[in-house]
Amino acid sequence: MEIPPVVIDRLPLYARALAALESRGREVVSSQELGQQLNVTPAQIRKDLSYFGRFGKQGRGYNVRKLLDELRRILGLNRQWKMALVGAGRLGRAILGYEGFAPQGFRIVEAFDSDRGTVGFTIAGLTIKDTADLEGVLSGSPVDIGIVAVPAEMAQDVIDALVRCGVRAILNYAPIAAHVPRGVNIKRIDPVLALQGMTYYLKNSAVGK
Amino acid sequence: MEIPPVVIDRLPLYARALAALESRGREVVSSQELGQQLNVTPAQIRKDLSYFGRFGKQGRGYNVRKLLDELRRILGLNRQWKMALVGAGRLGRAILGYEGFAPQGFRIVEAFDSDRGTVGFTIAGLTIKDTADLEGVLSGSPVDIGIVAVPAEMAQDVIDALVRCGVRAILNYAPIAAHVPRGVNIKRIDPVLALQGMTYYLKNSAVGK
DNA sequence: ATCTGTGAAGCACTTCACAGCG
DNA sequence: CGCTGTGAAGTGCTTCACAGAT
Repeated sequence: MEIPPVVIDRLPLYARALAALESRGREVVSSQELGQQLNVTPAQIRKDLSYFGRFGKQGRGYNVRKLLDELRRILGLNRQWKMALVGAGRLGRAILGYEGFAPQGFRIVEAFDSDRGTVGFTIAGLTIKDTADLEGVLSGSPVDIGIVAVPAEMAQDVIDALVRCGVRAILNYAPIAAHVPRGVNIKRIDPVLALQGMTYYLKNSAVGK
Repeated sequence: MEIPPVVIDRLPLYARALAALESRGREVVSSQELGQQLNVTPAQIRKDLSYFGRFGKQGRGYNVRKLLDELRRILGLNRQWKMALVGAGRLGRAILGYEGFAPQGFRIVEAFDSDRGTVGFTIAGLTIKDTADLEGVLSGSPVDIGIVAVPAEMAQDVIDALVRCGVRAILNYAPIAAHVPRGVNIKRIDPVLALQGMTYYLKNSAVGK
């Protein structure tokens, strides 16, 4: 069956909430309660889950542990995922130093930069390699996911190179609308776009100056 | 008229592409060409713009400069927006140091942290104030937008405080599904959720180990 | 001849509402 | 009786297709 992409995007949200419930010792939760926590309607949660199976018990709700396991299996969160970072400037270094990836199974195993002054340095335990060698390095030891943190002008070239290395998921921090072939997934992290989408609603009540 | 939220989210994308075209001296662009650059159908662009007016010339296309001005006016991008950052740890400091906000009119004018060792320090020209004083400071000199970069446990409290100070747009870097009253806009920046939404599609072709 | 602006049709996602199970 | 799972109905967004302007 073809699962709607929006559904896939909500599952990690459910998994996160369930993990929090589990760590607080909760054994059972209803779609109602989960929905309240996440600002999602109970019907939506039930429908989303129904694409993958029947995980609840009527009259009771969902076993927290079991549903969490199922979601992890569905999403592939019970694996380690290898990532390559391209771009080790300000932003790239912040990403390298980010402690939120590892606990979720996402590990940066290669980092590249094209600046002579940066290549060769070790940051957060990783030696920065030359972006020019990206294809050589990654064809020898492939990664699952690429993280792009280079300036806009270089981003498309870097993405093309990653795709040639077989990378089929890309997290793009560069402010461009990148082109990727079918079968390659790309998501944008773009705080400026997010802000610009909110100012529309603020327009008539700016704080001034 | 009530404009679909998805439309609002696309306008900044259009504005960015137009700004790039303008800087390259382009005077006119068709919905076709713009769509190709952005991976959006030409019909979608035309329909989106039609919510706000008739900006094109039949047979020719859109005047780049004029359309860009219109979009900036619609989105409120021709203003300066004042922002307060809460949380000056690793992530918060990276945000403070990010050079991408200022050129787009977004200025961080206050920064808060609750750690004794951080309060009082000056980072990127801003003196970090105590989060406990947030409401006092912001009620005296309000901001338009709040940026939340505190640990998950504190995020909801911080968001509540920001809302009490009249903030109606929040950029949330904390990994929680926050609750805000109607009329307050909140957007999440969450690389882990983005990654977890992609692994689903990778599941059957992991690179191993 | 070309490209916009837009009703109408089509599609995708969400919500309803209830049968059925525990 | 409570809560899930799910067809069916409803909503909102996207795409079509073409009249009309240049």
